[in-house]
Amino acid sequence: MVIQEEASIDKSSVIPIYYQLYKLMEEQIRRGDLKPGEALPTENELATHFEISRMTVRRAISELVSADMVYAQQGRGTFVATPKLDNIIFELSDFNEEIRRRGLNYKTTLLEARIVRADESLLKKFEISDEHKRFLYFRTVLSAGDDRLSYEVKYTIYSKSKPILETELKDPSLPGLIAAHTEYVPVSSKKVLQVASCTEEEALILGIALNAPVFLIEQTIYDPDLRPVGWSKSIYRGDRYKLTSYDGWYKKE
Amino acid sequence: MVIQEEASIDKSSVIPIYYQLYKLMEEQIRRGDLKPGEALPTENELATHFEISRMTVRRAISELVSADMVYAQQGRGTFVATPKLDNIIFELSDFNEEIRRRGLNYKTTLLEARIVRADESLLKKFEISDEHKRFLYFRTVLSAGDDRLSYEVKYTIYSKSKPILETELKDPSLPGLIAAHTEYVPVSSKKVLQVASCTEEEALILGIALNAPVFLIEQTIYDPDLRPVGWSKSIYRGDRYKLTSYDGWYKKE
DNA sequence: CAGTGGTCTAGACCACCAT
DNA sequence: TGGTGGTCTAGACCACTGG
Repeated sequence: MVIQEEASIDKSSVIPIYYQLYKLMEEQIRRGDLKPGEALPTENELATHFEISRMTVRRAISELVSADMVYAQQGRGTFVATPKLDNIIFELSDFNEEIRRRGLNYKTTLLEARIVRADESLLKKFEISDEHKRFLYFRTVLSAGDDRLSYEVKYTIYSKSKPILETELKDPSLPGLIAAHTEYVPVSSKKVLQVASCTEEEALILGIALNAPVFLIEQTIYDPDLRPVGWSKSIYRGDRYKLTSYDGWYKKE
Repeated sequence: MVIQEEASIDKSSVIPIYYQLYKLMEEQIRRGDLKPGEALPTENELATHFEISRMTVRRAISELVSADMVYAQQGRGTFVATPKLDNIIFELSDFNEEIRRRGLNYKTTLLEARIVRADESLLKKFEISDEHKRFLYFRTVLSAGDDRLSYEVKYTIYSKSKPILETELKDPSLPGLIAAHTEYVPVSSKKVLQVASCTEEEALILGIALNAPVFLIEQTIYDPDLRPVGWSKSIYRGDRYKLTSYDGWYKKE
């Protein structure tokens, strides 16, 4: 059953045809003209109806597939998907970046920066056994106004004997430090988020109560061969941070 | 500079050509043959070199773009991207699903299920003013073995007067309840994750210490017109849950 | 078997960028 | 102006599904 009636595609528009068709179908699905499980018109039907090429139709449909609004089955057809609402995808482009957008006068304070020798726990984190390796060690606090928001401890292998620049001291980003002070190229990272009760040290530094709930994020950065080349632990005040997640056919634009 | 030497594309293979080329270029980038900022060969060069159509080349490149390993600039060329390692994208396909994979004998226990009248806080959450609205109310505990892992409170509008089925009592999923007991179609959701100290009630139910750190996730489910049609609050034990996130050019397969 | 989506080709024109 | 990526066409063959 072809579902277009007054549906309009303007072939002479500057807006790409595939995009017009994508938006058209997206609206029909969103409005419920096409319900989950129902089949879309076939690619050839759409191509014929709108007098466009099948490749263009496919491009439009592939956008719907990317948006998880539709799924295709070879030999059967293309169908409206059922929104999955039980996923959890918390996204935050740089936890710290977020603060800069919110708080006006944020500030990074360096508590400590030095070169340290390997100890057992460090060797374990970096999965190496060379006891002579040295590491760059940083402790920083991020604050906005009079409030201290997060506390970070960072380590990276110190293999080039380059001096530590002043700009690095001001706002040392782990990937940046690695690129500057090692011969490794940081290409991937793993983060683990947990909740914790803050320790005495953290309570003092952040100005919160002992055992107050905090976010704890441990990050490991890897080179192309998956060797760990950087490690950090961050404590974020639980009363100042939250993660928000949108799921399903949520409209972004 | 064309970078292929012994590069091989098997046109008669069952593996799609675009996929072979995608993997080929991905490997070159991953190995560092092509470094961040460097230009890929042009689409025409690649098409000529491998004796394939330009559309096939474009398909391969579009895969690299999706993987964030490459970016295209009209009129200039296509370039290797610098891995972004400061994103936080925590993904967990269904928090509960996760448990089922880990713990073997998980179990959902229903503490309470009834129909309640609207009170002020509920009307606010659902952004409505009709005091006569009624709601389905659920309280459940998820456990694995003898350990209780999470505690959930769920509300949904009760508009169809359908009986509550036994299967729903066993493992009431919020989207499922909405589909069954309202005329609304749940299509999108918003979740907010925070850390908290558990209350006395939560401590008793989960068998943990008072004020122990917990994850708190509030979820609101919306219909296509962005009207709230379901709301839930979940408490997850902090000592049993963590969120892991991979970023950059992390290899999935 | 006919019909579906998946892949692929060999062209074409365009907007954009550098020179 | 020439070269780049972005869009589009009108075919083609294939693998898969269903009756």
